[in-house]
Amino acid sequence: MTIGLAHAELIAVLSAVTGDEPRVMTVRSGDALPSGPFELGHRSLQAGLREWVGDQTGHPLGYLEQLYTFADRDRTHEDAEGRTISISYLGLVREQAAPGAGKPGWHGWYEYFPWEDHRGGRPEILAAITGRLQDWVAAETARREHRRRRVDFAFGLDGAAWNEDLGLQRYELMYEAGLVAEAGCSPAKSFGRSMFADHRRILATGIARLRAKIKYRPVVFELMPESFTLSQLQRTVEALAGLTLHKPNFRRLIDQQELIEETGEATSETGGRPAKLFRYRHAVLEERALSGSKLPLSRN
Amino acid sequence: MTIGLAHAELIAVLSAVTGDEPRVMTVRSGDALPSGPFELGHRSLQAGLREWVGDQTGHPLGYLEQLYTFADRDRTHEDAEGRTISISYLGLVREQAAPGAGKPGWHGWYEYFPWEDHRGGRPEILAAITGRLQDWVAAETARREHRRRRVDFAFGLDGAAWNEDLGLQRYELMYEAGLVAEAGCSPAKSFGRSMFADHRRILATGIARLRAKIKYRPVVFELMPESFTLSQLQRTVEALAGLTLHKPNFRRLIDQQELIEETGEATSETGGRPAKLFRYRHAVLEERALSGSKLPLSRN
DNA sequence: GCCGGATATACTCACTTCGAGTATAAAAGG
DNA sequence: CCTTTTATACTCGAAGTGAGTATATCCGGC
Repeated sequence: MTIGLAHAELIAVLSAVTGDEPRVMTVRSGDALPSGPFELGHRSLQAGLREWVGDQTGHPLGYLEQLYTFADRDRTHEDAEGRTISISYLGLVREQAAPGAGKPGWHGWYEYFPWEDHRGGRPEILAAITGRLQDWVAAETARREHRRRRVDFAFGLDGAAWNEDLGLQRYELMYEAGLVAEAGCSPAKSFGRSMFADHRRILATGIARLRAKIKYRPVVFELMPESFTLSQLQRTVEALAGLTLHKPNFRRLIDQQELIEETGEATSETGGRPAKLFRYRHAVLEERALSGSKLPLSRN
Repeated sequence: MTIGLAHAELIAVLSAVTGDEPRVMTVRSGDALPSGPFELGHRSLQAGLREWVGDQTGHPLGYLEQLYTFADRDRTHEDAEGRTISISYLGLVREQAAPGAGKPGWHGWYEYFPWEDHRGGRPEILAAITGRLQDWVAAETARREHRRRRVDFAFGLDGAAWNEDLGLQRYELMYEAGLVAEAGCSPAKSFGRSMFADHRRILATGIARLRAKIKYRPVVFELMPESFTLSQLQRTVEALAGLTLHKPNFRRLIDQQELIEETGEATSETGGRPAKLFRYRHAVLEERALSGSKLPLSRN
């Protein structure tokens, strides 16, 4: 009995935010996520990836978290013998000063998912997408209502609000409905830039995870420079979430968490009243899971 | 170059709640979690595990979710050639009627983590644990404050409240401090029942994930019978969280989510006023992520 | 048949949080 | 000096949350 021998591969979703644009590190001029074999010498998966990223890119890797492990049959690689297991990670990189618009290897998230950026209102492309999805719903007979609910929920239709966390569900629905090139549809009828194999799905997984996480863990600061203004911080969160936020309330939220402190300096780069500079209070670091219970505790 | 050839193994944390006790399926009379090789024939990891569990146990598997993939060097198996990659899953099983107290294979969570059950107040064993942890903090010189903060936060000391979600962090701290048998300390000085290899850590991962998830996703219902009373539901949540909840507020929480509906029947099993029976509204199923934003949106 | 114990269910109230809007301050440029 | 632009500060009502109290309905004993 041949038991579970397989190739192990690491895939990284490395993200940074430059100015207002969330970006991901790619190879093959934007067609694939960086990946490599899991070498035997490494102490752990985490350590292996960290080391490997340090070598490949100049950037030091701040935050690193495991995303998901894929091993579907259709992912079999070159050789028939054995299957490939892909272990994906999400990493956050602090983009130092140099935005480098044309930096090779870094591509904007929303090239791949143009329907996910709602900062300028609901993107026009969504009308076309949901139109095609309606056809797909109508094409089903047996479980049509179930399908309709899934679409309405994921895309904020029929009274439901747009939920930025559902990027993965949206991509998977579009895949099922044959609206993306990876599903085999013609490039002319597909939406967003496609990627090699299932890399775009892995990217969607990473984006969704990060969007969910910034709400209850102070991970945004892994993307910020040493000192920053509140507006910069807000624009970074907005870039990740693909949404615009209410300024006064954002500021209230931030300072009641006591995650940052003033540096004492100010900057007048943006033309207008100079903004105070802040820094992250490293004292809180890993600890502190914001808020919490949500369960109605009793006093015992 | 030998690239990433490894053994692949699936490990399952299968949980159920019988009465007031959360349980996990084990093998080797409670010393290990069920696991098996990842066979090549399966369509995907998920499908492979689901099929395998169906064969091994009679129970159908309701909910299934990937937990984490481990591949640390110290996990190397029998043969030196190649490393073992363990992909762990969390599965929820609906315990049908028969509680079977002495059911072989099912053990209570709190045998392994006696300090995690706070339903009867703060467990006495915690005093001993935190005492030993204080020694461990004192033994550090360079980063003593960091260590102290980690301990205080994880165990709810020095003003911090007990947070049921931090079970994994607590176990890892105890491992670091050498308070569990798996870390090589003498059985006399260790806390809780130990398991084979890193299985107890995987169990802690599953418990922590489930405790966090019941707060924002209706997964509890995967553990409930077809119809149930509100008290039963509350006791199940309490068993998982290891906490007692405020009854009136729990009921308010439940019915404002509109996740359940009355069956029309009632039961008078518990002696007292008969309780109405409810059933889960399957209409909402996968959809609906409870609540959501937490980010201060603007009206655009 | 009535009463206390036990459990289920319903309602109230103060306090905090949250969405939304308005007002003031400090720079730059014509 | 006045307008534009961005930063910062304050207010208010609606909704949500923690905590406690009141009423309903069964069981068993007297």
